[in-house]
Amino acid sequence: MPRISAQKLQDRYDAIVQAARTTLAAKGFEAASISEIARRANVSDGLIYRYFTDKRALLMAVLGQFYKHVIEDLEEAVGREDGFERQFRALVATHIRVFSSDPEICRLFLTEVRVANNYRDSEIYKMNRQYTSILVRITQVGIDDGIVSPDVDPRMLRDLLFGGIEHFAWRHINDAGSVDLELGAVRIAEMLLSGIFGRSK
Amino acid sequence: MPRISAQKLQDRYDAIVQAARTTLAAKGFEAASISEIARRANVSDGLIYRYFTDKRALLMAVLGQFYKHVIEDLEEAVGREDGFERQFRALVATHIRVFSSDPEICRLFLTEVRVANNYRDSEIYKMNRQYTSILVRITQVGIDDGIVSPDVDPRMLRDLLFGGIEHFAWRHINDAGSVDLELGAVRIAEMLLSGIFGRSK
Amino acid sequence: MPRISAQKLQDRYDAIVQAARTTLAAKGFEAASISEIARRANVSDGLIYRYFTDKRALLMAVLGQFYKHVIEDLEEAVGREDGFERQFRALVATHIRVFSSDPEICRLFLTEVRVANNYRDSEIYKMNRQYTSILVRITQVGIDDGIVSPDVDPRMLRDLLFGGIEHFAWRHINDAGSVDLELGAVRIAEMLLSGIFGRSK
Amino acid sequence: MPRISAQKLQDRYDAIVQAARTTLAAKGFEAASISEIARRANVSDGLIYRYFTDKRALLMAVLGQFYKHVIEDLEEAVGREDGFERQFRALVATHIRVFSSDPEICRLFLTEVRVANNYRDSEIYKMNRQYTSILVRITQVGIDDGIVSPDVDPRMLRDLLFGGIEHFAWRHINDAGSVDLELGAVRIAEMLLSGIFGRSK
DNA sequence: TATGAATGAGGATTCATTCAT
DNA sequence: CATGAATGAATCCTCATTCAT
Repeated sequence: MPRISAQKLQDRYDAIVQAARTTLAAKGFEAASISEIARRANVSDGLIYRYFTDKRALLMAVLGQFYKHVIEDLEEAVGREDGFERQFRALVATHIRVFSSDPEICRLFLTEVRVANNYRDSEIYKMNRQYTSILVRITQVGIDDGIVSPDVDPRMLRDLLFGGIEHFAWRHINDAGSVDLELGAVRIAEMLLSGIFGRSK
Repeated sequence: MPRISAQKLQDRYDAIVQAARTTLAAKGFEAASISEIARRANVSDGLIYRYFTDKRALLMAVLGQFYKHVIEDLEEAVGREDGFERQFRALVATHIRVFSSDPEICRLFLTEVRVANNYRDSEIYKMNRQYTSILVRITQVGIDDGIVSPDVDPRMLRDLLFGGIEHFAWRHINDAGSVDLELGAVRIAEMLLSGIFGRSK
Repeated sequence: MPRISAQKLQDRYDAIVQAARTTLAAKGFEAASISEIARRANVSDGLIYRYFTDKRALLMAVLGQFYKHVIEDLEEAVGREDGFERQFRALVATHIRVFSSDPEICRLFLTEVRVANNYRDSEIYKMNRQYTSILVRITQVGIDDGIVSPDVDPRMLRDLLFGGIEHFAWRHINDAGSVDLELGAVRIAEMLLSGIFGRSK
Repeated sequence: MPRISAQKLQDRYDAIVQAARTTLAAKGFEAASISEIARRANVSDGLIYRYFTDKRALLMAVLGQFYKHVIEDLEEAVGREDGFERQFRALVATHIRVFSSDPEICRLFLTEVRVANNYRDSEIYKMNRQYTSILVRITQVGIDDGIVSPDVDPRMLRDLLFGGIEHFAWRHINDAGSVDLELGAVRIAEMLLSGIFGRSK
């Protein structure tokens, strides 16, 4: 039986993850130091290692928490809609919002994790798959329902959509708001739905 | 008056950039050391600082040289074709080839440069714009010629294409060849040209 | 009044010493951690500090227990024999056995204790003296009985014997059995009894 | 071609080894810090790693330098004498002097090196063998000349002598001079030459 | 009495960069 | 011009020990 309450334990954990999130987002993985994270969490350096084996484990916890939330959000946003097109548009809009509101966390994923050699074996990989598979799923239903062209490869669509939004959102982040997210969502959806040649009438 | 000839100066410069490229590609920015680069270039550590202000400048030079080549290649590949669709397909295929044949250099750009705060002010940013603007240009011509739907936003198409290929190629790199590049190029082009709903006939 | 019985107290103490012995023997003083010892003793880290002032005291307790046993063994082995030569041979054989069967504990003594500045004031020093004085005692009796040469300095003999066996046994430990202990005991005894020039007849 | 003279290079090297020797002798391997050694050598921490790969390599250099000297000294002392007995006595006296005048270095060897798992593969092992083999050599000659009893095992004699002197010298060190080294040398030699039963007449 | 959460000092090593030669 | 010797800051992690509960 632990000598401190489960509540306190959880609070500590949360404080550390929160401090790590802030610090990692601001400085990146290499530049962020354990000492700074500890200071921000009002905790000693050593205590961090009672909650996490590693600096890297801390990064993973931050990303895991993030993905947990966004997976829920995306599932919910898509679940609220009916029919492929409405679901697809909802997904595009939601993902753009996610990416744009937490660009630093997304950056951590892209630059520190996705790129690691053992990424494919990581928990984060699974969560990323889970997240992106929502699109694959609704697309497959769309194909089965005859709404989506049978020529569409769902995984290719996934690459185009998430990769495309990444680039688009990055522009938004760097231009500091000069790009309209709502409008961007509509246009990206339109672009992918209708194609370069425009929609058949 | 210079003590060594301009030729020798240029050769040194090239040797350093070449050594840096090899080393950075193999180890990444952090892990690559100036000493190793110097050794590979048959030059002393100190001399590198006569040619480049710091390690980061070396990275930029490597990427600049890389972009110089791929811009030429892409211009040429697109210039060889007539009409939007043929040019577009050529662009997709060429870009996928570039990304896949030099994944480590692309990774350096993605993880170390694009993400930096001062990226927008850098020379590399301009070269990246130059590279991607080729697509914007042919798309605009396509719109003017009535081939491309007027609803298409060329910059959005740019994001979707380059972001999408990045994600797609990344899968290829990590899966070590399980994805067919040639086929991928055709499919991505098809997907973007016709859209999710399929092409109008 | 104590809250737990004296018996329980003793059991705890023994469990901790036993756990410490195992752990210290396996890892050495520096590398052995209090946490591991506590875990092995089924006791909390903190409790160890109720029984021992610090890590070093734990080491001393382990060695003290060890010496208590080997002193008894050596006394008994020597006590079983009559006459200097038989007693001497018994002592040599027994000591070699002790050293060889618990090399890790002996190593702890040699590397961590004997070498410490305050060794001469320690309890372990006294026990070591007690242990080695058995030889001094029988030698003195041998001199008094006219069996041992009056030129022999018992303390010098003690150094030669225990120091010599230490080196010999160390070879045995490192060579992992390539040296025959029984035979070694006979030879060392012979060597010391007869000297380099050989025994007078 | 180095930019600093070979002399300066050598001086630096010597200064570092000397500082390491002093520091390691005073504090032992674990407790001695690179920073302290660097400070004592008037050198930056980092420079030490241009001369030595490792903290351990530094220890080895210190011991190597020590052994180099004492091997020479012992060879010379023994070489000055004729006949087994005189050589043997010279060896005992010289070794006692070595051990007693540099007890801390000897301690480093005994506690930090001899005990390491890879000791048998180390340079120091070879030097130790070289040092102790001097005794084995003269003993073998003594046997061949019929002066030393053919029952004597030179390696066993080596263990008894060096192990014995180690214990004896240790007493001397701790008793701070209460033991007479010269007299000790004579007695140890006598003890080993004549044996416990005394010399044959 | 017993726990185990919390502390925080401590240290080897790397490497970009400088500057005396 | 060129060298490479020298710097020294910067950091993750461990673990003996304490003390609130």
